[in-house]
Amino acid sequence: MAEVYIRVAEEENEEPMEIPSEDDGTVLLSTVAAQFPGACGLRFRSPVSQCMRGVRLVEGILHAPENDTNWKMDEIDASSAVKMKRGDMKTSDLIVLGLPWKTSEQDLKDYFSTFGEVIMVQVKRDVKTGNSKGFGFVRFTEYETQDKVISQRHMIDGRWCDCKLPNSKQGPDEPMRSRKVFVGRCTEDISADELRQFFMQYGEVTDVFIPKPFRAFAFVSFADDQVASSLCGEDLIIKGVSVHISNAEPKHGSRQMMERAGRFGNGFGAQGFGSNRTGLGSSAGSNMANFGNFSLNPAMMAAAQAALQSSWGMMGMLASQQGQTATSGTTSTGQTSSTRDQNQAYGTGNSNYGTSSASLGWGTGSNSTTSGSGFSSGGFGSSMESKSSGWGM
DNA sequence: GTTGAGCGTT
Repeated sequence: MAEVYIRVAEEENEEPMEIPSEDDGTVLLSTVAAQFPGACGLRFRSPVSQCMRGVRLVEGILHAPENDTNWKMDEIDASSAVKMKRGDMKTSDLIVLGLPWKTSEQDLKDYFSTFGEVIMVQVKRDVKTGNSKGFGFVRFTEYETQDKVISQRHMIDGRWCDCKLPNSKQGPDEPMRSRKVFVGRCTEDISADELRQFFMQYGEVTDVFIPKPFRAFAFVSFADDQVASSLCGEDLIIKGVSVHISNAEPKHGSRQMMERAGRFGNGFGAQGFGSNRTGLGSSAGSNMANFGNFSLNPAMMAAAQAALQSSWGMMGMLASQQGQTATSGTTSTGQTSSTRDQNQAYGTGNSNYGTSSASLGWGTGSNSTTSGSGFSSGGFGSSMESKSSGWGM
């Protein structure tokens, strides 16, 4: 299928932007989110029912409503779409990492106020000495401001700083899909920026990390986990060097992981799934086992047992139990290469697709022209509060 | 020389 452009707009009456489809006619949510930060889906107004219809979203891939025979692209334009409903996007504190020791709360407030109204700033300090610990927190009134701030790096008092959702605020979200790859056999002359430039050809790069001092490997994060997994196992040539791409393993000692493991603690720990001899079974009286906020029925327990074979599997179950599906919003939790004492110059920075929304048109027409249709878009879907892939990766 | 920082006394 030839490349097609889908018209997407934040709201029905706004000017649509044309978003490219993939070769198979689908559209990657990550592509939409690249232009509409926070979008977690697309919707359009059905010309027949006049109702809004969701666009099928499976694992980050948006599928055109091909079976909708009444769909006439030419007859609809983005203006027929409805203003999309925004999910509840509450702001939360953002951690600001990499602050210069000298930066004060007032400095932080002055800096961040250029983005929007600031309702809280903190610089964390050593209780005894009063010295800054090099990080702090900030909170904005508007979610849009938060979104913007998370999506870029910040030069504060001469240092590049990253703003992220704190670990304590990150919910699990499709835990087993890693968007990060390990790049082995790197040479010292391959810079973070060069890695980013190189890997851009495969998909949107959200983070590049090169440990310092030099250790001959790096990490590259993509917006789309499928891009990451498709590269695993490859030997790629970068600047004449053959590097090896493999799975990025969860960071050891990851806070998120410990926290999550803890949730299983009581249920799966010492006693296994149940108290009886068969292990996973139910205990007398009930065929449901209790896991804190949710329970497992026998079928699920069987699945759980199978899942236990792989350390990733269990996390997946937990995520789905909590209704956190989606390949929707994600935030790179990756770290940018930098150190405290030398320049932190590596050009990466984290990116975020928080929430928010976009409306659209699934117009086609190969290169640009053509009439769009009335797809509206995005932020429907509720699992938006959770971001980032956890795993401390 | 193939697996990465730092996360909040409330």
